[in-house]
Amino acid sequence: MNIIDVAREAGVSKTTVSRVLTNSKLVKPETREKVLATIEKMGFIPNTSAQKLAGNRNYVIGIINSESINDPFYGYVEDQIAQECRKRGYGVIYTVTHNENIGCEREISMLYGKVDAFIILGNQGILEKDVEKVVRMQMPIALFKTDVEKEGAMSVDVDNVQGGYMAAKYLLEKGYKRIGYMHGSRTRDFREGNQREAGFMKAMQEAGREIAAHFYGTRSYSEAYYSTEQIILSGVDALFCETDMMAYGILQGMKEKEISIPHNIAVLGFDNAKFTNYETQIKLSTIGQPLEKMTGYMVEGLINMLEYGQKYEKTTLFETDLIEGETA
Amino acid sequence: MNIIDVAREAGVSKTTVSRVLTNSKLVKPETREKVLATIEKMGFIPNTSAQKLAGNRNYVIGIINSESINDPFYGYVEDQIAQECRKRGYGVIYTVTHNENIGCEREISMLYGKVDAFIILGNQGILEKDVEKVVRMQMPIALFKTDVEKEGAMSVDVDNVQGGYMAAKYLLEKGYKRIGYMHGSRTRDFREGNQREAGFMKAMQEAGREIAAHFYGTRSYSEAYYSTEQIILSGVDALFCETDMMAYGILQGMKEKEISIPHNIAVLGFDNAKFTNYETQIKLSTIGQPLEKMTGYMVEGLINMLEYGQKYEKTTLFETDLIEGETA
DNA sequence: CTGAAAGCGCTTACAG
DNA sequence: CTGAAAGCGCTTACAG
Repeated sequence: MNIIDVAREAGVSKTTVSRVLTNSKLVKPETREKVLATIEKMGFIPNTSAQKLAGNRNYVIGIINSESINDPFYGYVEDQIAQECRKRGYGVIYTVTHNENIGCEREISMLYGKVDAFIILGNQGILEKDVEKVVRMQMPIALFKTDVEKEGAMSVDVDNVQGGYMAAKYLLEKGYKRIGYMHGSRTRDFREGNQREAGFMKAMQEAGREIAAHFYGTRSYSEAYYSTEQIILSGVDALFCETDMMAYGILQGMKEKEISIPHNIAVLGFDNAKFTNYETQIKLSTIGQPLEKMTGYMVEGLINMLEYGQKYEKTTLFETDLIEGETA
Repeated sequence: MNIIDVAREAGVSKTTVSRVLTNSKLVKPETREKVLATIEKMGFIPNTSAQKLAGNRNYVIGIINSESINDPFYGYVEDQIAQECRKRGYGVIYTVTHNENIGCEREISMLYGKVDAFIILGNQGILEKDVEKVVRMQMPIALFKTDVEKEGAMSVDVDNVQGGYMAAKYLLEKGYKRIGYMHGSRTRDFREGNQREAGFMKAMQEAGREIAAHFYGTRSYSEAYYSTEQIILSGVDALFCETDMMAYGILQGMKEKEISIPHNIAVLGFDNAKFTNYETQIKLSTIGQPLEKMTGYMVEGLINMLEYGQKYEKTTLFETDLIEGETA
């Protein structure tokens, strides 16, 4: 069933049907009514591929999630993006990458021709040449927390170095004496972690202080949880965790060992991840990312690129906020 | 940039380029190499809308999530579906509905023409006429835990009545005397809950027993959590919760009140939801849905509909499993 | 193995 | 306000 069937049924030309579909002014109200009624009766759905092909905009933004469809942090970000897009009359479709470090060519083509612009989320195996391809096809693209810089692509992230600096400053000012550090990776393949660490160390050096003990949690709740004993034995009185997920694992472990937080050990996280299931536990102190501001800026920018051909500087870094909870 | 540019650059016809793109045997190996090299060099991405329009299959399945992009249960289901699809050579793109009870027309058209088949997840405001539209367009469609029956649409769910029955049976056989029931909704707008309750009550009646106390948690962790006191005061020795989310809220509450589980109060959930953040807590006893089996059956069926025009009976109900954890 | 041509379902100047 | 016609970028019989 296509626009021609509808036209025949309604007794008009397909041009007129198309005009009705695109809300053109060039249709007499009664004609419009008649066509609309026919469409409804026949249950016709316009083929958006054909619409897009014919040169029209689709009002759809494509999101490529390089992390996991199942990640609470990016799930929240996707929600925010969808809301922002909706406000401006754009729909959103998603896809997730293979996670095999082969880039996201396949995902780009799945969406290409269907969406007006791209947003890439996260940093798992996103290749510069993928982004370049999109730029060369003249499509607006924005990168969210992705470690790729490319002329013509907008990029949004948080200033991890400044955040790490803020974290150390806070713990130092609170007067903690033996500050421990939980890394998200042992092999330094975690870019955000490296940056957070760089900022943290800078503040420590400025204060002439050293890390009392290092721990490693692979960014996971359970790995961190199982370090509880070791952390207690190390004798630290404060612990900075490169991600909230790890901080939560530790809070759980400490609770079971009946260690008073922050009295015996203070815990400071990083991310301000929204884990709704934790809402009733102790409120984590953490370095927060202004996610609403970041997604708002990004979507607005992307649509400006799309509608007005506006250009954006490659990377915009947002400042982190200190979120004072009950754990440090 | 299009197939014609590539053809010109490579010194062949666009037919040949197209054949390379579709992996046709009808191309001399050297010609194929040359074309491939040109494509790579130019950074060409075929327009999938045009491919689809020209009658080719896209090997992409569209998923419409009616619940939330941010829901751990459906997130896990989406992961499973994506894996199954991938095994069979299909990619997956997602979109989420407005949640305004106006159906999912918009979402269907965002995907229509781009995907070869649809999967609808969940039951938030999905209208029969939406499904009917897809069926009328001759596209395969599968419904997962959606309360719509439609000739031509495949539908997969768990047998909630049987699951509720199983839940009551289990608690009765364990010898609990005062069994409480936590509903997911006060207004009975929660279809699954109603079915679970029907099965539960059947088993209770067969045993000549009654519910000792009723509680209401709107399927939420925190609502359930805040009922803890009330549950303790009610004097029940076992509690069935219509969803795991509520059961987890209660476990948290009980833990804080230092109520021993299941010694003082047994807790039995329903869903077998995968909340990874809870992995280190007590293992919940629950009525499980065989999600892997369900998604496997669904994807296989959908692709059979797609590739062989096979038909499926409208609804397939899967039996629940009793998952014996540590809480009942 | 290769290419010219028709057609997929739509939109949009252009002419009236 | 309406319609005939060209064109969007591809695929696939058909002919060679």
